[in-house]
Amino acid sequence: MADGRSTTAQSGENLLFLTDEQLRQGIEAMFFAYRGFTADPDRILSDLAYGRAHHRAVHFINRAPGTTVNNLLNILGVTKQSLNRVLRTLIEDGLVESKVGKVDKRERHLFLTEDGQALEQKLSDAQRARMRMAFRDAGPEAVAGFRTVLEAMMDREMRFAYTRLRDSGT
Amino acid sequence: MADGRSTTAQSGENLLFLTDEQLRQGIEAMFFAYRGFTADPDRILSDLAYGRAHHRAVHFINRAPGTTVNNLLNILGVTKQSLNRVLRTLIEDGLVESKVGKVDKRERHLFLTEDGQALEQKLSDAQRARMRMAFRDAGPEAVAGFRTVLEAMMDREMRFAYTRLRDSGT
DNA sequence: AGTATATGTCAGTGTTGTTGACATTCCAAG
DNA sequence: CTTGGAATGTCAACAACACTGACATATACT
Repeated sequence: MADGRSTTAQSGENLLFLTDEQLRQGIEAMFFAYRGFTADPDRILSDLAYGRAHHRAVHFINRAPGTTVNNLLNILGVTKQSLNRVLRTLIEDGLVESKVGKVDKRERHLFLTEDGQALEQKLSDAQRARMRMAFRDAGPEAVAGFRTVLEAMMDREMRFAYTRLRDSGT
Repeated sequence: MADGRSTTAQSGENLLFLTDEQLRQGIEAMFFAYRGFTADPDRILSDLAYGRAHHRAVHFINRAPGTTVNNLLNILGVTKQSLNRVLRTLIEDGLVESKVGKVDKRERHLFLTEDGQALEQKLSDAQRARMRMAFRDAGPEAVAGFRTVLEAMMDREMRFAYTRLRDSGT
């Protein structure tokens, strides 16, 4: 690409932060940062014969106890078959409990057992520790910007799921 | 210091942005945003019998033409066997060229062919379009904060690789 | 000559995504 | 009430892509 600056400034605004070079740096920053983001939980999980998919399931079940499989499916964005394999092992290992719905018996409501909560705690502690350090080093204004950009980067449905979860927070 | 306000406050700083709830929101924002981040290239690639691994290889070969296999290995953080599978198909399909090193004949230097450059362009156009929209919606200050936090979130070695790439930019 | 380095390859395994088939349950139209 | 469709969840088989381990080849260094 000979042209490093396909977006030209218009109407007097300074749009230097939208050059292709800036965008590329943003892309690479996302790539490298996400690796760091998942590194600590991955290390813990690899000792337990679990993977990132288990982490995600445990995280969101903890986040919304009693959620249905279908609900979790929409949040995680995978097929029900894929999620089911993960859930099955978690249930077999006694980390997750699946209760038949009372009003609709087709539904299964998911909960973490004590062991499940312990694992979730361990994983999220590690991930939060890194996030806390990054946030502290960057400062509150940078954190606000970080979240603004991330929200703008989400797909429509994902932004909806995210804000719904966010606003249900304590 | 990027942050002009928090330092002016005395030692009783406002650290509300470091609560567990804020950190959890940051974690979920990363999760959902990364899905959006990879969604567009993934769609393109699924039509081509390629995957995310091919995208990453093509991206960094384009970014640093003539890079060696070992170099790419370190950047991507995968095993040589895993990278080799990807490189082999890309070379077979005429998207990547592998040239024996002149000073050290053990090394293979990697380049994109014209077809490879075309694919890279297609993929990065899609990804940049989303990044551009997110950046534009968020504004320059948010973008600065976004990058500050991401850099703080990387592992040491990855931050090194990232800044080395970043500062070699045109 | 002998060791270290860079790369490539083969075989096996594990996680996680996919599709297809199917069982169960609910609900609504006849 | 029965029947058919929709929703929900489970099981089986397969593909992508990561991993480890072992080994081969060519080259570089000492």
